[in-house]
Amino acid sequence: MRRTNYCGLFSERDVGKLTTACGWVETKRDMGGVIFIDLVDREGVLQIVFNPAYTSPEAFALAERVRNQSTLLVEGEMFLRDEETVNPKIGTGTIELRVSHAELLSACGDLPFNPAEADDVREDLRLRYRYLDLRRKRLRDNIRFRHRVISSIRLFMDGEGFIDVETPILTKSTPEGARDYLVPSRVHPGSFYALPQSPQLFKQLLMVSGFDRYYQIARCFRDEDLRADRQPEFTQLDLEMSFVEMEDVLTLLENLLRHVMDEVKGVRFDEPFPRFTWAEAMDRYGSDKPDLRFDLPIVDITDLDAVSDFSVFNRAVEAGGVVRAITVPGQYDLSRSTINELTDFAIAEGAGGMAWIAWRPSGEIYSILTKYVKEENLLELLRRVDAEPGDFVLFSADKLDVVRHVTGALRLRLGDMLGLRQPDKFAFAIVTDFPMFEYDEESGRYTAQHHPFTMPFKEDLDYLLSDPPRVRSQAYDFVLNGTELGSGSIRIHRSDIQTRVFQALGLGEKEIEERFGFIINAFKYGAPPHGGFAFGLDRLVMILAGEQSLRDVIAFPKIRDASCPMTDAPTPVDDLQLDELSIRLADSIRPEDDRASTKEDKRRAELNVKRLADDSRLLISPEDEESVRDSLLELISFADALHEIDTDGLEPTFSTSESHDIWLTQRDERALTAEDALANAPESRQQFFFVPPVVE
RNA sequence: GGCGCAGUAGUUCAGACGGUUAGAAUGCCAGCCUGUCAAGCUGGAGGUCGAGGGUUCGAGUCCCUUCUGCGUCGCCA
Repeated sequence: MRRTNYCGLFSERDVGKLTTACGWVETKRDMGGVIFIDLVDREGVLQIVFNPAYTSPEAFALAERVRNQSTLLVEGEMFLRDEETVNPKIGTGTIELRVSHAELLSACGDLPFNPAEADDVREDLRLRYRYLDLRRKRLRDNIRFRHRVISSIRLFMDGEGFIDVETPILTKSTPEGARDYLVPSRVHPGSFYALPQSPQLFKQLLMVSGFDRYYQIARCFRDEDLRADRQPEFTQLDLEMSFVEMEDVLTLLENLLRHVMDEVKGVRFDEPFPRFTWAEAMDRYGSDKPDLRFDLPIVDITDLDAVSDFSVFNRAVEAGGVVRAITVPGQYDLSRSTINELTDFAIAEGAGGMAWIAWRPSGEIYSILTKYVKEENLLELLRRVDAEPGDFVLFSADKLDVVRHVTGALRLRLGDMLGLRQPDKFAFAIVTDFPMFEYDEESGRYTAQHHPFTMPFKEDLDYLLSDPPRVRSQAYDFVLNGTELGSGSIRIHRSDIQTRVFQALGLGEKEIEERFGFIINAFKYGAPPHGGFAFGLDRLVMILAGEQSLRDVIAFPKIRDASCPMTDAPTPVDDLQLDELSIRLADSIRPEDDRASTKEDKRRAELNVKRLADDSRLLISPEDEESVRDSLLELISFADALHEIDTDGLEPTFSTSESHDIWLTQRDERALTAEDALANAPESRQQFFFVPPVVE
C-alpha cells in the first residue's frame, strides 16, 4: 500500500501516472453521478474524483458513504484539470486524481468537532480531543515551526562547539524558589526525588568536569500556577560556557538569536541588540522586560520647579518619592472616558491618581495643572518631557517603586491602545546588572533575584553580608517584545564566595551543607570561571509564531489547574501502588466512601447542622449541635423506614388512631417570661427578636 | 486565594420587559442531483438552557449557592 507521495506534494509532473495516495477525508462534494473528495495529509490537499466512468462500483459506493476525517487509500491516474475547474486556493489546484480503486483504512465516527473548521471551538473540548485538534493546519504549522526553531538552534550550537549532554530528571529537591514536583522513592521509603526546575547545578558541574561548552534542550518542571505564558513543564534551551565573561555569553546569545531569526523568520538584525542596566530599564520603561516595539519613554521630572508648584506632586517628592511622565505624541484629543479609564487603570495598579496635560495643536494647555503651576514652569516641564502641541502627557507621583510599576503598566496599556504592539514586529532587548537580592516581606529575609549561584560584581563583594541590597549581580536577561525570553549569569566558581552568598540568604551552615554541600565541594577541586543562560523555548516559539498562548505551540499542554484534559492526569492511584511507596494519604483527601464506611456515617458527614440552623433562623450552640444532629438523623432514618414500607393496595387512612376523645393531659403551667421565649433567638433586643427578611 | 469574562442542539451562536411548542447556521440521517471545491435542493432527527435551590400563576431570562473553562493579580530563585 505504498503511497506515491504526500497528498500536498503531488504536482503536474505526476499527470498521466498511476498514483496511490493516502490521507484524511476533509470535505466531500457529492453531485450524485460524480463525487469529489479533498484528501489531506500534513503536506496539503489533493482533490480525488470518483466517477463510474473510471471508478469501480465498490470504490464509488465507498465514496458515497465515507464520512469526513476517515482515512482512505486511493489508486488511479493523475489528471490535469480543465482550465475552468482549476482551484487556485490549494497547492495541487491544477491536478486531480481520478480514482479507480479505493480502500477505507479507518472509518471516522461521530466527531466532537470538525478539525477542518475548528478555529473557534471551545478550547477545553479541543484539548480533550487534542489528537483531532492537532489535525488543524494552524496547530500543525505551529508544531512544525517549533521543530524548525529547535533544528536551527541545534545547528548553531553544534557549529559553536557546544556538546549536548543529558542531565537527570530524577534529582534532588532544593527548596529555593518555585515549588518542586516530588517523586517518591520505593527503595528509600519517605524520601523523594524532585523533578528539575532547571539543570542549573548539573551544568555547572559539567563545567567543573571540563566539558567547556554544554547545551541541552531540557525539560523543566515548576509546581506553580499556570498562565497563558506559563506551563508546569516547559522546555529550555540550556547552555553553559567555561572561561568566559559576561560579554562572551551575551555575544554568543545575540548571534544565536540572529541566526534563528534569519533561519525561521527571514528577519535580519544587523544592529547590536539594545542594552540597558536593570535600573535604566526600570526608570525608562518601568519594567525589567521592556517592550521595545514602541518608544513612549518614561521621563523623570522630580527636580523641576513645576513639581513644587503642585501640592500632589510636591507631597510625593517630600516623602522621598519621584514624579515621572509619559508623552503620548498626537493624542491631545483623548476622550474624557478614555482618560478616566487610564486613571482607573493607574489606580488599580497602585497609583493614587493620574494627572495629565492635553496640549492642543492651537497651543492651548488643557490640564488641572494650569491652575497650580506657573506658566513658565509648565513650559519647562513640557520641554523636559519632549512634548509638542498636539501631544498628551500623563504623570505619576509616588514612591520610586510604585511610580516605576505604574508608569510601566501605563506605558504597555498605551501601547495596546494605540496598536503599537504588533505581533509581527520583533524587538529584542538585553537587561544587565540586576540586583543580587530581593527582600521578601513574607519570610522577612533576602532571596536571590536570579539564583544563588550568580556571581556578584567584584566591587560589590564586600557588601554581601553588610549591605545586601547594594550588591549587583552579573546576571542578564534577554527580552523579546516585552516578554522575558530567558536569563543567565556568570556563576560563582569559588566555594568561599558561594558560602557567603548562602549566608546572606540566611542559610545556616548545616543547611548549606545538606542542600548544597556537593556543589560547594565541587568548587574545591579546580573550577573554571563559567557562565551561561537558559531560554524559554516555548515562549520564543510562541512569540515568533504570533500566538497568544503556550498551549498553541505545545503538542500536549496542560490546562490552568496543571491537569491534562486528554489523559485526565493527574489521577488517584491504587492503594497497592501507594503501599509500595510507603505513602498514606491525608484523611481530608481520601475518597469519601473510604472514610464514611456506612450509609449512616456518610449521611452524618453530609448533614450540615449549622447551615440548617442558619436557614431556619435558629441559634444552636456548638454543644447542642451533636444532639440536634442525632435527632435529625433519627428522624431521617424513621422517614426512610416509612418509605420502605410497602403500601401498595392499602386504603389511605387519615390517622393511625381513633381521632375522637383525645385530651391533652399534661399542661405546662409555668409562667413563660419574655427571656425564656427569646432564649433561642439568634438576635434579640429589648424583648423583641428580629424577623428574618424572608418573612418580612 | 482575590477580581473579571464565559457556559443554550454534536459544533458556532441568537434568544427586548419573565409569558404560546426555545430558534438559526453548520454537522448528522433520508431522498434528489455527472464538474464541485464552504457544492446545491427537499425532508427529518437532535435540547437536563452547566448543576442545585429560591422568587413567581409562569424562569433560558430575576436572586442565592455551586461546578467547569479562560484571562488577570498573588505566586513563578
